[in-house]
Amino acid sequence: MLSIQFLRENPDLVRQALKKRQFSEPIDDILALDERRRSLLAEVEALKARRNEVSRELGKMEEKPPKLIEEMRQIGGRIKALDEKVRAVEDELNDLLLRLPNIPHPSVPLGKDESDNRVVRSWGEVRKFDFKPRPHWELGEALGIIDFERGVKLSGTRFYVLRALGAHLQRALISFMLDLHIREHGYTEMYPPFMVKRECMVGSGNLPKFADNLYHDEEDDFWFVPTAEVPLTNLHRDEILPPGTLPLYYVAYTPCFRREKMSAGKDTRGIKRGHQFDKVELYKFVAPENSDEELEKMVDNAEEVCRRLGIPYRVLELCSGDLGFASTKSYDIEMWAPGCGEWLEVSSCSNCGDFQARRANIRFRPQSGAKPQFVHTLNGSGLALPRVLISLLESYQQGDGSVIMPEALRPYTGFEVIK
RNA sequence: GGAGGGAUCGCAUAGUGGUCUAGUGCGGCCGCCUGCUAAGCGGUUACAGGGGGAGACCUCUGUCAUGGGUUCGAAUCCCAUUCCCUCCGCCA
Repeated sequence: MLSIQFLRENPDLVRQALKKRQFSEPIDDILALDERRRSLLAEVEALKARRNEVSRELGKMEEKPPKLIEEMRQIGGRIKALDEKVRAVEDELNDLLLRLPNIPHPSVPLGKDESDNRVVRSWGEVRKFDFKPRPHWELGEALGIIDFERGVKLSGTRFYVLRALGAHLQRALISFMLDLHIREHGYTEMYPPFMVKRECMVGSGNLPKFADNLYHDEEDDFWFVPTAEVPLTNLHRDEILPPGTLPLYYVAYTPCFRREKMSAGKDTRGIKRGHQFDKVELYKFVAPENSDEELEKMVDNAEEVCRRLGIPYRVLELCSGDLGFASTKSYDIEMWAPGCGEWLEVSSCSNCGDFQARRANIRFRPQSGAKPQFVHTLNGSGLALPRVLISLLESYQQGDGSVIMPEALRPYTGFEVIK
């Protein structure tokens, strides 16, 4: 959420910045509501001041003058009516503010959609095959490690079952990633709830605007996490972190549930896109002046997973039009998948600035006695599982249909080949 | 799920309609004193929003779990909700 004070003082700056995202936002409506809110507040607060003053005097009097009491009764009624108006205006204002996206970082290149994203670097040699590399859905079925039919039997289209060494391989990847980040990159491992309250979704920026993409339990109003970013953001909701706390680095493995409206015929084969997938997520709470640098470090932490697995990847800087709702600046990491012949997005790392912190009310005190400030939050996949699995299977496949395990993973798999 | 008890300033507590502008202790911070430390002394101690001011600041409003209600006036009385504790039931 943007600060209403900032918006009030810099309406044109905000208008220009949000235009880069290819949306027109109701800035004028917001400013009008803000104006209305403040004039109502001035009115009702003056009445409350009067009421407080008279009540104080009345408390000291032996004889309570009925005329004064009657006057106060009138004032009470007006206060109540005005309070309701203020509340209605605030609700409307708040709703509009909660639907405004974040302002892009000045360094973000202008662009209209994903075709304008820029490759900033790449790593690794794309492997040359002396046979035609097969896509993972063929490999997976042939090796008996992915069962598509039974996944559909259980839960419908775009669900699958990982079987035997396939299930084991995914678990190994998760452990490998978690260990790398906690042992070498300084993150603290967390195991959060997979269902959260509505406020958490508002805090992270998923609600109110993106309810369509979320699974929701009506009965108890639980929301299924679409990423660990949601519970991790809310770990410190409504807190003021004492001096010396920042930066905080967290890493969490969670399943992710997404109710995407899939366009028919797109990404239909294999395990690339589903309603449920696993992910290891990196998350940081940092002081505002460090967030630019922390984003670069986070991307490198995610890239390290790719390098250890020996899979070629490239890093994209997202243009303004492709930026996520809460993000000021994002990098995507894409791994090469030789079987499907495409670059797969395995990570997206974002600096959200104080956007989520303001929504979730997460602050820190720079020094003892100093005013609290909003923290900056960053999130990044480190990495998303199904697509790593795809790249790995397709990259390490052999002519006989077997798949060799990368060196770094063997302590976690306990086997060297799937055949 | 059932029955009881509870929620007050960072922590612990006091407060049962107006003197609460929420007291006290502990902790924290600043200073003084003591040739170290401890003790002692003095001061200070939240958050948000509105208005004023160039500014250090001033002023008003709100916040005693949350939301309603009663009242001229609510931390205090009433109702609902949430969370915590104890006991019972159920359960991996």
